[in-house]
Amino acid sequence: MTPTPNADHIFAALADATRRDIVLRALSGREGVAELAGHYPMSFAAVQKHIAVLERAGLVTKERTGRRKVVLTNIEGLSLARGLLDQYESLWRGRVERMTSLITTSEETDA
Amino acid sequence: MTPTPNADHIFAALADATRRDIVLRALSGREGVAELAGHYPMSFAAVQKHIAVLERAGLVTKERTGRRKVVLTNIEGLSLARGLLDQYESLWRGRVERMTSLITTSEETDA
DNA sequence: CATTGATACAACCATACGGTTGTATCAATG
DNA sequence: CATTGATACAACCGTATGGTTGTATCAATG
Repeated sequence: MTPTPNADHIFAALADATRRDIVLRALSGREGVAELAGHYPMSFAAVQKHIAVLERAGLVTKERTGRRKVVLTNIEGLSLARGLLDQYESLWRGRVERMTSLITTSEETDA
Repeated sequence: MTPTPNADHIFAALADATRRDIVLRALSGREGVAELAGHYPMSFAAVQKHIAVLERAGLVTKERTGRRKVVLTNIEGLSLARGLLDQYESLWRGRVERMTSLITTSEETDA
């Protein structure tokens, strides 16, 4: 088992256009590593590495089908990343409310 | 103006725990670079660099206040990232629906 | 069981990244 | 206008990352 996918891994994995595209293509769960590699102007091994990064981040999994290994997107990984950003946004809303009330009551009561 | 914040920059910026924490702290918009730097076990310059990465990604901005520069989170950057992940999820839902109907109608009509 | 198709892995290279220290700039102030 | 506080920037270092090529493994098949 890879070292527990965390926010670092997830965001880092999504920070590359090729990998984001792989995630999209793997939504269909129909293409193997070789088919995926065919879509990009780089070596087979390079695409393998990208897929490995996505695996460590928990964004895709591989499933053996005959001699091929089909790559499929793990929606829970995506949800996790979205959830993190949701938290940020809700925190932000809370702050804004608090700041607004501060402004409307005392203008600048900073310590 | 920095080279147009894109998905690569945004996700890469969020792929570091220190930077995510800076984003959270900068939600208040009360701390300058030095105050922020005080929170982390690294040099002032290192924190400056992290803030620069967040700036390039469009996640924070700096605003001069006297001799200090206050760092504040740009919620639109966060929304952009969340929107990207939303797109992924909706695409996924679409695929699932299509696959489901395929399975229920013809089992395997791949091209 | 030798061959072939598909994937995995290792070694290597260039460049980017996260950290450091040191110096320079810029704005307020005595 | 010299000084001080706060930020910026440059040079450097070790390691991670994205790419390459080459070799090894593993599963199906004649």
